[in-house]
Amino acid sequence: MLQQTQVETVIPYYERFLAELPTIADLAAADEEVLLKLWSGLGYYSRVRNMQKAAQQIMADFGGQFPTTSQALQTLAGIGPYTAAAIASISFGEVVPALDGNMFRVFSRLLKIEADIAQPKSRKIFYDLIAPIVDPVRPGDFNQAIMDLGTSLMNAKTPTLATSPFARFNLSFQDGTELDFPVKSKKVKQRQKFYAALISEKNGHLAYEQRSKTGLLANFWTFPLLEFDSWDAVYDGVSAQFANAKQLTITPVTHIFTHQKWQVMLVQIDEFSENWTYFSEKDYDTLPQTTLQLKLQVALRENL
DNA sequence: AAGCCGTGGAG
DNA sequence: TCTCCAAGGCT
Repeated sequence: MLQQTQVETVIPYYERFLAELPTIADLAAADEEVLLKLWSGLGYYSRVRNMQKAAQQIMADFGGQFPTTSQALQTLAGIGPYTAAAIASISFGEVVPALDGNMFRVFSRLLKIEADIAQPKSRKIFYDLIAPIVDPVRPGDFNQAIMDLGTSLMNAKTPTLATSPFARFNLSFQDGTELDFPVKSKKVKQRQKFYAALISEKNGHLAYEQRSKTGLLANFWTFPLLEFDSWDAVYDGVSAQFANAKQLTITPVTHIFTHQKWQVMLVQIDEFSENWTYFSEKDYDTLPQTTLQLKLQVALRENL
């Protein structure tokens, strides 16, 4: 849950998840719908699918016993170098550095390491520098201490290095270049996408479609979505395809993903389709929902 | 290697 | 508004 997600965001999800699925066996056997419901709103949904795969791997390949070495942990789905090292050091005392964004930031500033952390090959540079200095007695505490430092005194945007216990070891602080580190090149180019969300009502039920098994928001149910090349094309396209199309929203519902910006117009139509599945509100509410779909439903209620 | 994968918060 | 980032991993 903590992959690319802040602790404060994770806590309520974590509590709920553990209350519902307290053991590895429970997780391994759960329905995907239950998993996604518990994860709804947290994002990066492949994480929960991978976590279930990992639970199934533990049951099948490790006799239900949680692996205890970073090497074995990395064979599990969704567990890469960081997560394996974090679990191994914190839970089992293995002496390995847990290289996360905080660790990169803290050490790149302390030592003025110019390596571009966006490039995978830079990881080895940090590993080789940090591995020898991990506390051999309390490796988990070492890793957590560095991560805590990285979220507090040495945070990304507003570090307070003067009061940091590491100030006198901090090369970038001493020449005022701390905000130049870490060096990170990757820039996400955001694509604009334009949609009409179709509101097709039949006997008090609304039409939905299930998204593809792979890719963005995989397997979630949403209103039928028609994609267009531009915002103008949405108006023209919808009225051309549907006789009495009625635009329900004055301004589009906007939703931003990591590298896509969606603008969605709600359109009520008279037509039905056999390709769509019609759910009552009560039934639909039992399904896992994405934040985008929640926004669309709020907009629908406000404009009906 | 570089692109993909959610969402919320901060500045 | 816009940009960047957050206890990354997979393909």
